[in-house]
Amino acid sequence: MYRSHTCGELRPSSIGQTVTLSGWLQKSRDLGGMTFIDLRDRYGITQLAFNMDEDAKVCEEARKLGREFVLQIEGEVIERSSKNTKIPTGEIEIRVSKITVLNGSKTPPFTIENETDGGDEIRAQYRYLDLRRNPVQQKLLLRNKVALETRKYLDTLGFLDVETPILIKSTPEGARDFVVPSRMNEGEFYALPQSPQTFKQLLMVSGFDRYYQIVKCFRDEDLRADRQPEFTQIDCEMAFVEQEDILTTFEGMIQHLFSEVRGVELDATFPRMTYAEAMEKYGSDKPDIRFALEFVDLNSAAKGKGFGIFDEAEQVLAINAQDCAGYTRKQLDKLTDWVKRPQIGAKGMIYLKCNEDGTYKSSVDKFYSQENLAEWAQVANAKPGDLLLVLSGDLEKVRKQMGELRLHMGDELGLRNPNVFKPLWVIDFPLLEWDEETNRYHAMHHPFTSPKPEDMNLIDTDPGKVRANAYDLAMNGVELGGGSIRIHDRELQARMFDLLGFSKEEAEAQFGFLMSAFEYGAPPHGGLAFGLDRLVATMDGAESIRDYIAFPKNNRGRDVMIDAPSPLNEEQMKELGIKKL
RNA sequence: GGUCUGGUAGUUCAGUUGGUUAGAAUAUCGCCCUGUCACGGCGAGGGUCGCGGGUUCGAGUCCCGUCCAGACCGCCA
Repeated sequence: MYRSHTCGELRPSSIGQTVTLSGWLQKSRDLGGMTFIDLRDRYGITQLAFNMDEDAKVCEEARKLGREFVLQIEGEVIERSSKNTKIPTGEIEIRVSKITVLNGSKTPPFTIENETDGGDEIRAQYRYLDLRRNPVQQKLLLRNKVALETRKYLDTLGFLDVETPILIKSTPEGARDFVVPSRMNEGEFYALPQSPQTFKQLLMVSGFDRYYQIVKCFRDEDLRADRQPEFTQIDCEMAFVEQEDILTTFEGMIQHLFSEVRGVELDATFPRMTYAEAMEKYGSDKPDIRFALEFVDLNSAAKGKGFGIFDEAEQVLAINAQDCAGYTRKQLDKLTDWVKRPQIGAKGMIYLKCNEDGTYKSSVDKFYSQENLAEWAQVANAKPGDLLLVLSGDLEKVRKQMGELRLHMGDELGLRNPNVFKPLWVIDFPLLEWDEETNRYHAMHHPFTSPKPEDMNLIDTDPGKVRANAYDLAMNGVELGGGSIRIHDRELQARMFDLLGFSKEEAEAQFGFLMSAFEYGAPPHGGLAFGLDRLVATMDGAESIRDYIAFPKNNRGRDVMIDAPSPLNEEQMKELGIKKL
C-alpha cells in the first residue's frame, strides 16, 4: 500500500492516526533543529514535520531530500502548533517516523509551484512538469468536468455517441487537410477529418436520429492563441428538426454546463441577432455584447460638408465612448496609431469631443461648424462628456476596423469582464461568400448547408444574397460553435456543388457517396458543433486554449516536448512511395 | 506570405551615448539557525549575451542576414 490518504484530505479529525502518504517533495524548509517538507499530490499539500530532538535519524534523512523527489512517508497526524490558514490541511501536519524515497529527481528547470518562475518556452518543453502545477491541473479538471456534463446532458436527451473514422478522404472545400500516406495503396493518401461532417449526416440517413461525439478535428492552417492544428469538437446532429429545435436544445446544453460547472445561470433564452445586424452594429459575426459601443452611421451627418476624405468614403462610422471627452491629445494619438497599424489598416482616425460646456472639439474643426458637429453628437446619442471615434472607408473594411477599435476600447475601458458571460446566437448567415482570389463563390459555412427556402428565388440571379439556415453561438467575442440545417435533397445538393464551381464529375468523385445516400430516403436534419477547447477557455475567462489542452502545439504547429513533426527515414519514405522534392 | 515584440546565469529579467572584470532576483551548493509555510542569516559556484557576418581602436548595445519563441494580419467551409 503506497498511501492510506491523499495529500489533500487530512484534517484535525484525524489527529492521532498513523497514516501513509505518497507524493512529491515540493519544498523543504530546514530550520536547523527542525525541518518541514511540503508533500504534494494532485489533491493538495500536507506538511511533514521533522525534529532533531524527537527523531534525529529521520530528520537527518529528510534534510538530504531534494525538490520533486517522490516520497512515501509514514507517520502520525498531529495538530500544528502554528497553523496555516491558507491551505485546507493547514491545521495538521505529519510527525514522520519513516521515509522511503520512491524516486529521486534532478532539480527541475523551473519551480513547480502555483506561481512558477518559468516562462512559456521552458514550460512547454517540460510540459509534464508544468502539468504538476496546481493551476494547470485545475484547467484540465475543468475540461474534464465540461466534457462529462456534456455527455450527461446529451445522453439524457437520447443522443448517441458514435465514433467516426479518422482516416478519411481529402476534399477541396474548406481548410487545408492533413494527409496520411497509404502504404497499401501506393501514391494515395488519406486525410484527417476537418470535422466528421459527412459521417454524421450519413448517420442521420441511417436513422440514428440524435448523434454526438466529443471528437478530434484537424485543420492544417496557421495557428493562433485560440487555434490548434488538432482540436476537439462537441459534434452533434439531429434528424427531423428545424433550426428552432436545434437552437433550443443546445441553448439548454450551454446553460446546463455553465450552471453545473461554473454555478453561473445564463439568460433563460439567448438573444439572437442576424448576421446582417451583427455586421452593421458590431462589424463582427461574433460580437462581444458584454458592452454597447455600437456603431453609429454618420454618412448623412458627416458627408457633403466639404471634407474630402469623408465625402469620398463609402461609409463613415462612429462609436460613442461615453465619458471619455477627457482623453488627452496623447491618448488620442495613441489610439490613432493603434488603428493605423498594418493589422488594422485604417488611414487615420477622427475624434469628436463633446465638451461639458456644450461645445464640440474635433480634429476636423476646419470642415465642420459647431452645428454640424452637434448633429454628429445627436445621431450618436452623445451627451456632454462623451467622445466619438470616427473611421471612414469602404463599407466592409471600415466595419472590420471599427470592430477592432470597439473591442480595443472595450478592453481599455474595462468593459470586458471575464466573469460576465453573454451568449448570442448569430443567425441567417449568407449561404455563399465571394472569393476574390479564385473568382468564385465558396460556402460560408460548408457546402451541405441549406439555403433559406424564401431566398431560393435569388439562387440563380444573385446567389450572394441568399441566406442560409446557418447559425453560430458567440460568447464574449468568441465563436463557440456553429451549425446549420443541412441539405437532404440530392438535386439541391448537386445545385450547390454547381454554384461552388464543381463540375458534375468532380462533385460525383468527391461527394458521390453523400448524394447517393440522399437518394435513399434521407430525413431532414441539421446540427452543430462546439469547440470544446474554446468553450472551456471561455468558461474560465481565458483567451488562449493552450492551457486547456494537456499537450498542445506551439504557434508553428510543433510539439516542442516530443519534437514533432520530424523527418522520416529513407526506408519509411520508400515504403510509402514518397520522395522529397 | 506579411507586421510587431522578444531572445543576456538553471529560471525570470536589468544592462544608460558603443568603453574597466556583464548585474539583480530566484533556483542550486556549503555553513549557521527548534515552528517554518515566499522561513531567515552568511558565503560560493554558475554566462557561446540565440547564431553568422559587417561597421568600429573597441559591440550585449549599431547595421545586414538567419534561427527560435509569442501576438496579430492573410488563412482557418
